[in-house]
Amino acid sequence: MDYNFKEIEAKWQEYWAKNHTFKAEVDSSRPKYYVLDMFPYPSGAGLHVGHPLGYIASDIYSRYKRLKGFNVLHPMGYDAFGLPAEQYAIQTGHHPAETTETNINRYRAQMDRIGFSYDWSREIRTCDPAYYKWTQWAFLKMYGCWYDPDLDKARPIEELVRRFETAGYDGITPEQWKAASPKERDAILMNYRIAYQGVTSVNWCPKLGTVLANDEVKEGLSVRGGHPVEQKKMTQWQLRVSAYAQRLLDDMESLEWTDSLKEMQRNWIGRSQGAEMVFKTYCEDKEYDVTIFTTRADTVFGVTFLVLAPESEWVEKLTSASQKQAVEEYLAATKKKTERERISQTHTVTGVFSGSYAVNPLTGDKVPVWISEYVLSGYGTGAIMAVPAHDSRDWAFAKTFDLPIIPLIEGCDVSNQSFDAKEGIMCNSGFLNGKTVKEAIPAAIDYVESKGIGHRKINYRLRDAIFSRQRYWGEPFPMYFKDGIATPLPEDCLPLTLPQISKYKPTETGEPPLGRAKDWTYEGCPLEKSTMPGFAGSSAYYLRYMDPHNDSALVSREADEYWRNVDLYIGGAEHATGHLIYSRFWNKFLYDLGYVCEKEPFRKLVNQGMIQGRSNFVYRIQGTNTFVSCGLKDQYATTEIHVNVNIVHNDRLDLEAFKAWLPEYKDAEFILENGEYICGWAIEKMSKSMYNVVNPDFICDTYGADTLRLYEMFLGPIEQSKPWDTKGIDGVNRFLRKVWRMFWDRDNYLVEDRKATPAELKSLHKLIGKAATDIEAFSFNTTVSAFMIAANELGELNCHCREILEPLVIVLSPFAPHIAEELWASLGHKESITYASFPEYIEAYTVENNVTYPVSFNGKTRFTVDLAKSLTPAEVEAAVKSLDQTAKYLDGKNIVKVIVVPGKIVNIVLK
RNA sequence: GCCUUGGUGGUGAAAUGGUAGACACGAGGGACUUAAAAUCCCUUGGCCCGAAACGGCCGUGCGGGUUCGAUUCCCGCCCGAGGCACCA
Repeated sequence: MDYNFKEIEAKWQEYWAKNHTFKAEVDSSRPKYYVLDMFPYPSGAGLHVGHPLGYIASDIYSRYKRLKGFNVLHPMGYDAFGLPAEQYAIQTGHHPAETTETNINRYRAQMDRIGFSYDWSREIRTCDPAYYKWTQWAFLKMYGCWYDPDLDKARPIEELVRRFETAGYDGITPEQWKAASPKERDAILMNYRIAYQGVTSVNWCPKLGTVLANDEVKEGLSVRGGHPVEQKKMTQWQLRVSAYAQRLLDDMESLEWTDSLKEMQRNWIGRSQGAEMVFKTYCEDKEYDVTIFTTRADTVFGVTFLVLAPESEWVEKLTSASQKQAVEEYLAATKKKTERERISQTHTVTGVFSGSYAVNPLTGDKVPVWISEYVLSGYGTGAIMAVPAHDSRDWAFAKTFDLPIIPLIEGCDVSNQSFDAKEGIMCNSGFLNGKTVKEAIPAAIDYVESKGIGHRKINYRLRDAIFSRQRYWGEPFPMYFKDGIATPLPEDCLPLTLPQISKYKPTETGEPPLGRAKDWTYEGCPLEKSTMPGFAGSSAYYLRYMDPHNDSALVSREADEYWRNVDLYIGGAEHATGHLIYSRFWNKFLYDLGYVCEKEPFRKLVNQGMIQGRSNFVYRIQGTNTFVSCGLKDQYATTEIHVNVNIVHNDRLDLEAFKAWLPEYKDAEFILENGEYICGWAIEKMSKSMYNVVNPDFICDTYGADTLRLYEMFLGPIEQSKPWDTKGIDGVNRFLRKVWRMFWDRDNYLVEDRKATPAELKSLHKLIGKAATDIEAFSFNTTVSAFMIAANELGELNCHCREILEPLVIVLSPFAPHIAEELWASLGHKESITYASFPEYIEAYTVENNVTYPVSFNGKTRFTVDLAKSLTPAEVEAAVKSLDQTAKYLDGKNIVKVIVVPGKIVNIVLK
């Protein structure tokens, strides 16, 4: 009987679905294990071979854990709100829900073909009202809470109100609170709520017509679509993520994440320790206190000017009449620049003098106050003290505008560049002279604190998350505006479902698309018209999987206390500063309120690498319809054009297929080399627009899902990015057929009931041992190698022994589940192999040929000699004695292992 | 510029202080076959000596170091990938 993968795979996929083989239930008699994939956004292009890489790895691990006796939760769903479906809707008028539904069905069909062990009864979609009810619910909770710095956690806002009413808090007295109007009170509370509305400078993308979060912008362009982004002041809903900065930093310690990913989060959070200091500042005859932040309090003696961010609120107050025009011109010019322009012009120094002067609190010197865009309004206080001798940016500014530079460290030369290093001995610095920089920093802060002109301060780069999007296809905010005050919807009105609208574009008056909805009101008051961003729905989805059909809670206490958090999370590293921060924040907030029992959502995280595409190019001679082969292209002026990789074989273009590919190439002519058209190539991201997408369905058709699974694992370490390349896929396919032939030849079932031989047991147990350690270590490529070695050895031994084949099939089943099920059934088992147990590794079988033999040397040192093959003990002893030169480095306590190959001693191992 | 990674045959890669290149692809040779497919066997890092060898030398980006022994640890360079980027 032949290995008919098509029949086998269809049969077992149907069996698993029909028997709910992978359904998980709370079961306190067994230990739980929660394996999660980052759920996909169902795009129109369908799955390509890169997507399943992580899914296959997590599936292998899930199946392995089941065999090890764990109750495994392994769910899947869809991150279904998002821009592409909405853009498509704007162009075609199709409702985004329809496109999303179509795409999801395609994704599901593709995933089913690969044989994943998901519990589909727990599927969730972020765009499903029954799901986003809980996204809205969490938002209401955040709106109803503030961050109490004393308890260091989120608490109901009523507690803050009580403080205002009784003892007063944060500079607001009970009298002031009582005197405040409802609107004023609302404004005060907005400064404390975890979810709050406020005016900030936001990343505005005019092309997309919406605001973007910091992690949705790269190099001044939107991550989705690559459109320019500019800064704009707007009233937006925001989440006070910054309140959790320190906890997000501290709790990372306990996580099993890669160092690089932790480092990325640390940089994003950007903790920096320093001091805030007050400079008395005079504008004409008025006096102001300007607070600055610095990490180099030791350099106050070198301050020769202050700088304000253009957006700083000090700018207006500190601009003198004589400088007013110059400042206004500068502000206007700055405002006009897009984010991208500001970034690309990082090294051109711009600025304007404000006309006012500050007094250095330590020296009493009068220094000018400048305005420059190199100071950011969103960080620290939006104002800095400039020490050009010891900060490169201040130095460049001082050089450009000819401001004085005072060196503060003995022997440093600041004529050509600043001296930024935090080392050396202080000079020109009054009471700090003679101290090292490391001593001077705390000494300076102590002094400033004692004088009451400054204090220690920790700043974070992490900003609050902008939570409003001027889009249609997202979760509506459960908020309405009563007398102009943002008011939460009662909880029992959730979910607030998306209304139908006629067009998906923003309205003519510039309102978000929801402005088109009829009757978008609650009790006659207007509802919020913006919607939530993409990360809203993905922030707590791992909790919902634990209890996906619960209508009365996000997750029941019982389910939460059993499943707790994700043991293994697999996904791309591109979410380091987005989803993985927001999710941790969201989880901590729910933890503070007692809704979840774990501080962190994802215990262990593995970042799978990207599978890149290998693109092919043709070269069109400019202005013609003639294409020249790659080797000759330098002789012409050509344009490089992506060509569909499916009509190119080994970089040779199929000319007929090319002409038939697109109408514009129907009459194409070619200049060949050696009778062939050779294409150029490059490794790029796999994407539809580059025509380099390889579809997993195609591999499943020609080789089968089991081969696809093994091959993707065999390509190399899971964390590594690599180009997709099918050469080599025959190797794993051959291996599967080899396993099949241990059971069947053309006509007969070969399995024998007999005792296994020592050689067979050795091969088997080598495999079991290697597979168990490698799977635990996520080294799936070496596990596949171990399978091949075992198959070769057992094939050579002509092994058809049941005692060997049964455990072998179990070990294979996480990787190639379909063939494993089929062979398992052929051995007479009635139940799915999912319910089998992973075989025990027995070391005795694998070492039986290597005798360990103790030898004494110089009467003291004990050697343990690993005897290989044919050496006699006497020969070993003789060989060891010849080691006098190395033996003198060994003392009596060390156990030494001597590795011997026939005839000579190769190496010595100290143990 | 800063942080994090990585650099090993023709290719994907093993080996985390102990015989470098497991396993696989590709390539070459052979067996079976009328033939093909399938399957199986041999060779395959480089150089040198040789009739042959279980013969010698070199070899893990480059240069040093530690060690009896380094792909692995330390120092300094070079190159690639990813992240951050006026964060005071």
